[in-house]
Amino acid sequence: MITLSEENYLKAIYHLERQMGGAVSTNAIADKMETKASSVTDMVKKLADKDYIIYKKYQGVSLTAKGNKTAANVVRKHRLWEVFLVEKLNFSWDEVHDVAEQLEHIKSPKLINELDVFLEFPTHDPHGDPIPDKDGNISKLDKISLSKVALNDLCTCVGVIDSSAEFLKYLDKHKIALGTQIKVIEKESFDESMTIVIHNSELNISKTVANNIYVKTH
Amino acid sequence: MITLSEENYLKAIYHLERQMGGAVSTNAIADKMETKASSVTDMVKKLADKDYIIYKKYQGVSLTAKGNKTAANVVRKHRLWEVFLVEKLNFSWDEVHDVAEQLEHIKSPKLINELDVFLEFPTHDPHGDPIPDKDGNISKLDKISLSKVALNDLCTCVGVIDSSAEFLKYLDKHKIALGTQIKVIEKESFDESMTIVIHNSELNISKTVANNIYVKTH
DNA sequence: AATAAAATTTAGACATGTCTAAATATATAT
DNA sequence: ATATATATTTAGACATGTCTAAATTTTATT
Repeated sequence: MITLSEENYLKAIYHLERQMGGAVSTNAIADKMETKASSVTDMVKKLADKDYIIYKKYQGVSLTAKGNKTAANVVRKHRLWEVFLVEKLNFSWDEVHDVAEQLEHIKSPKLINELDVFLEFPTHDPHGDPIPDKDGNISKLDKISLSKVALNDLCTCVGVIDSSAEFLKYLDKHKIALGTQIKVIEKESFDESMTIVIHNSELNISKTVANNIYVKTH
Repeated sequence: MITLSEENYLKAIYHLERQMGGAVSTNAIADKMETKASSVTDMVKKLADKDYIIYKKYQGVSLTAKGNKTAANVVRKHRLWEVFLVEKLNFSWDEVHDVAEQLEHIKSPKLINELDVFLEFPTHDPHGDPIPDKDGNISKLDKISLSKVALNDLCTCVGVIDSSAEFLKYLDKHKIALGTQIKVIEKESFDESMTIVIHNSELNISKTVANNIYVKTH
């Protein structure tokens, strides 16, 4: 039986592994978990004993297949609950995190399957983060609206929805074209505008603009 | 901040207090919680320190106003989640308990308010148990269908829905009349039939019969 | 390559919630 | 009213997950 604390550590390692790449350091985990490095060392030993991670002293950790699946499942639950909260219970997308953080630990395969059905199989959470499937796979290949891209994710412009002259002129003026790399560095809750980085310079774009740009995430 | 364990103890005491009446003994709590009496003593001291209960050595415990409200709120959450699981996620009424047992500990006033709205303010859970309101009050006074009465609850027949001659003849044959005391002692999951005690003898009645009898709980 | 700085681990402690076994208090029976 | 049985509490132990402070290893600097 996995504990709540173990699940939280696995989730943190999961996020760090795809954010960094390569082995995840003790300090990186301690930062993310807002705890002390010594506590991380203790927990990391337990997780290695249970075959969730590979741990070599002083060399950081990486998830095993089992660990990855377990972590992805926690993330899946977190994001499905976020969709539920926003779509059914009138939460705004910046209010959901703390509650989803609790709900993600509820253990019941039937619950999460049925929730998935009830929500009609959403692919992304309200922040634009993709929802892993039952096996922990996430669809990285579909094009999505720029407005659905998660904070700090890098993506590439692959199309537009509004193809009016005005809109394309706007894109041209700001040097956004097919193939342009875009990184989302800030999202405003009150008007859903976002700050992006293109060609190493920052640009603030409105919700409308973001809605009309298609991207692929990396 | 109240812990998960403290909430579970308060809930157990809450149920025992209305099941028995008067102070609740250490052993009764230990039985219900499936733990040892010594563990109960330890916890009971903590709950008394935090003003959730009144505890006198060797004399059992009783909930304070604060403890009652806190416990009733846990029960409220448990029962609202049960309604959600049955009505929205295709759970049957005998599958919901373990999951609701986890969901009842999620902390978010907004969540439970919105869930209440979403479910359109249900008054009873799928087992027929009443749902306490925000202040911990439960409506004991409404008439409900016998099929909604909780296991081991005592109630009084106050009316019928189907008033056909056949049905009334059936009731007459089994000596069920207005004012008859009925205790539900068993509920079958597969056909929703139930066993009741009337005039000190047992009787098994079908779902249809139970649906058509109105009762008041005590 | 030696040394300083940073990262990581170990050792020992603490809080929570649990347990067993022993001690003590209450209830029951004669 | 005294002995016996039952209920309850205490004392001491343990597991989990955390912490601080000290020791150790790795990395960076000169």
